[in-house]
Amino acid sequence: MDTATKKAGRRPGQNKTKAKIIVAAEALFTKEGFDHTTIRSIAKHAEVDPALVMHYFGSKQELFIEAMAPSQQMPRKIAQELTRGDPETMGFRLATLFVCMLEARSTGHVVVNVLKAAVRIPGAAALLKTILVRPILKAFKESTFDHAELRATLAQSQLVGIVLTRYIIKIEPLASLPSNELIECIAPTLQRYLTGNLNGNRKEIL
Amino acid sequence: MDTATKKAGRRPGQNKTKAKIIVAAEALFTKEGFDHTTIRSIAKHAEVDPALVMHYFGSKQELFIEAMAPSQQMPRKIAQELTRGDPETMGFRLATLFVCMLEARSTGHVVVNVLKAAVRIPGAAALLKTILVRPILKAFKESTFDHAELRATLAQSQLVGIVLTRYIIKIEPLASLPSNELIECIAPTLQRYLTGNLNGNRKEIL
DNA sequence: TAATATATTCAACGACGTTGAATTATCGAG
DNA sequence: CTCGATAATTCAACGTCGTTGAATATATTA
Repeated sequence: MDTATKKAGRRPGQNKTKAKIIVAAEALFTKEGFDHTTIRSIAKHAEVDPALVMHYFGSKQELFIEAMAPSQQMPRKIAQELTRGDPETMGFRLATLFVCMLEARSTGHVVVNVLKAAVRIPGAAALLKTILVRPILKAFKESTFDHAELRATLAQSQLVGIVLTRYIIKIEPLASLPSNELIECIAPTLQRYLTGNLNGNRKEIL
Repeated sequence: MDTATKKAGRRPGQNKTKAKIIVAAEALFTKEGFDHTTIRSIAKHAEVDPALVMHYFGSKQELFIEAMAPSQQMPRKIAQELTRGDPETMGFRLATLFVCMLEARSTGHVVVNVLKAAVRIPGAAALLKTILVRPILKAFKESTFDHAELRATLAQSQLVGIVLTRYIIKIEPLASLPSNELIECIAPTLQRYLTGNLNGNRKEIL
């Protein structure tokens, strides 16, 4: 009685308007951030009623998550670039990829706004994990290092710290430091988190 | 004509009510954060009219900054503890102080909520600098290391990254890692930022 | 007392996210 | 084709928020 008994009623369309809403939402969220983007402005850009946005997405937060979801494709490249290559240069490569991603207008704004939202919206926090933690972790599962998850999250902590201080709060002189010098500064930290020994001076414990 | 010509009119009182508002604001902001704390709830706790809060503080953001301002006294201890002691153990001491500060209920909540607000409110970002960057920088000015500001902000970036991933977004396993192990993990990073050479493998350039 | 400055209150504005009912359009079943 | 069910879309409104401006009360000095 699943496919046999066909109910009457209008079938769900291809939802061209739903796509229009997502496009408008992605553009506005990326440019203005979560707070300064309003459901009403999204509706206006998509030429629909604000209530229609709610009908399709339930809430502003869910719309934000759906609109920023395409950014989940970014980590694929990161994971690929990380996997191939000498494990001893992994930190440098990760630092380079990450900084380049942030310097690029589009991807940079997405990461910044997802991070800004992550401090208040649990769904955005989950999205941030998907974008940043997963690729690092994925590149790890293949190699044989202990405490893979811990290493990945430690690297993550340094990376989000850079996003926060350099690209959001903009603390000098870190905010104006040339990209290549920044990479030089954080690469050894990432390298140690990824493949070094994690416990301070004492060797081989933990 | 400054002290001589006394103008008429009611003199500004000791503002017992203004103090009551600040007390209520500090309590609510610390417990509920910036977003979930409303001007109206602060006014209710202080038993005054919401408009009076605006009259004294101008805006919710300014009130937040004034209410969180006492936290500026925290860095003094940090700076003092950092200054005395072997520079070679500075990273470990900074990590220990910082983690302890965050594990303590009161101070931890303050730092977390100031950081949450800093991504949206410029004044809160400035307050965060005062709490975290200044003491490290101050402890530096006495010693003779190059690029003091850059070193301080690099350490800052790792510290706020820990706040974000461990205490706000709560990414595992970093969120559940015992304090002492966390300290062991980040201490070498801080140590290198503070007193090590900043450019990756190449020696003595930059 | 009269004038002036402060302390406090009241009512309202405009914007926001969200809701529920109403309307219109599209489909399958008889 | 007609009918009824379902989807698409709109409209008007609610409740809350930060904020404002006028109004009232109170204290102080000339």
